[in-house]
Amino acid sequence: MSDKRVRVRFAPSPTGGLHLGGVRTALFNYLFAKQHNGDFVLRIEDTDQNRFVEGAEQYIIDCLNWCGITPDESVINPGQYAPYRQSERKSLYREYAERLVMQGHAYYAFDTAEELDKCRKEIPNFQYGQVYRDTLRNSLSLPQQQVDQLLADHVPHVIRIKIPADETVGFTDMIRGRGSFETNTVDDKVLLKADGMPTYHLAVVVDDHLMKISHAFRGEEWLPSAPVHLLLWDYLGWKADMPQWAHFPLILKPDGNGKLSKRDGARLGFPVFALDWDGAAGFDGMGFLPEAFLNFLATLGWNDGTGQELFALNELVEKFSIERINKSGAKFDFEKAKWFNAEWIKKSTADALKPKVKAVLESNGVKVTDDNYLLTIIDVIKDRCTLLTDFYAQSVYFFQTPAEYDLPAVKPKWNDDKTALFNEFKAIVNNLADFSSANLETEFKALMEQKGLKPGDVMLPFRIMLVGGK
RNA sequence: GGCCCGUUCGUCUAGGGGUUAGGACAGGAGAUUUUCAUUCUUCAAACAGGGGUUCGAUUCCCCUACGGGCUACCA
Repeated sequence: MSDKRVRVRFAPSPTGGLHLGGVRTALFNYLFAKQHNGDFVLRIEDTDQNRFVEGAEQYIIDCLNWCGITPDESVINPGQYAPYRQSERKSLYREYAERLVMQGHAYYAFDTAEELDKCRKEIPNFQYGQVYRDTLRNSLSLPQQQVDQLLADHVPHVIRIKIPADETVGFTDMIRGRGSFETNTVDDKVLLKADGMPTYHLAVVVDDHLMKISHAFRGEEWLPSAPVHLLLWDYLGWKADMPQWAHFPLILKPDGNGKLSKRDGARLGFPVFALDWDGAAGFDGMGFLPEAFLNFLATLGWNDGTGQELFALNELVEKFSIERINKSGAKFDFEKAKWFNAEWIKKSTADALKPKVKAVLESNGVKVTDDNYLLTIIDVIKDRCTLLTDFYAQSVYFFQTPAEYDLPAVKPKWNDDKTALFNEFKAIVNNLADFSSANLETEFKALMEQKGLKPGDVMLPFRIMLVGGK
């Protein structure tokens, strides 16, 4: 394993937007690959045609690009192991499934969905396995000649793995250490569906082998099916090349319990997707920097042990380690995510921020004509912005004439007294011919004096200071 | 129900047989700032419970409780 080239894959299903957990899984895979000068492969697991969602595949690719963790091999950038879409690899899988049947490690099953539903309903703790398989309709329980007839008649059937009795399947997880399962508690999973498509279980093993994957990382929800995969690697004769495993902890809902789902965003008012999806704002649309988004995701379940929290992508590549990933699930905290963004905005140069800020301003109807002026403004206000979208409220008056000021609208915390005073000042300013900052300041002070107020009670609009310094 | 995984402040976490159990976010209180924000100081806040092992356990082992995941011809 030490001399083996590191190859990892991120293998999502195109069933909708790519959410937080998916992006984090992709990120960890990417970091591990880059750290070992290996390959990061994107494989599309679209074996369930019922759940296929138009545009989801492109969305996944766009998300990874936005994050800056572009795959080395994918459907749009195929390497030598193409195709990278499982639906296009359909013909490959049957051969392996048949081979398992031939070897006695799998069998044909003719039970209908209705029959199985009935079993599950009537028999407590029913599982399609060694206890009940002989009572069901499959090539193990039926006479050979009847099986041949059913097959010849093209009666719909699936191929199931035959889980052995009384064995212990052990394996090592890079995060959790040694683990094991008793085969008596594992059921005969379907390997090949009636439509000829493989299930995840068969496809993941065949493809990881064919694509020479050295390390298989995935979410913790896959831990219970690990024994099926382990057995498959063994039965297919590839045990020596089996990848090393790691199961990442889940990202949980911020309130209550359970793993974070795509619906939680709408319910709780924060994004769960990287980019906008299906009308819901993603982290991008919400005003997050990809650097901050990745930084937040990386430290949700991982740390380098030093207390450092801010990491750039190249730093993560250098310091990341699978072993330091936590074992327990972590609740998603939007407040902390925003803090990371504020820190990254502060860290970023005005130059780097410029295009993004410009886009925010323009989408709010502010035309930016002088880029240098914009750069100056960004430097002045970036410390006070948490989200990119804050740049509008924080800078809008720099782009307006005093007559257009409507400070209370963008400064909701102003109280009525300040608003009244401000409007009065605005009225005075509107009658001025000279908008120079010196003149504005003079007028402002005069008004304050007339009101019997100290200068500290209200400050001059920010614009005056900036223009004054320009 | 069965199987599997997990359990340190509200949240993310560090630590690890002997520590005042550390940091960050959020929260409280102050200071600075011509409002706000930033910045700074400061306060409050945790080892799920019970048994072992040990001179000593939050740390190692077991049990319980709790949480989560899986239990589809979905991934």
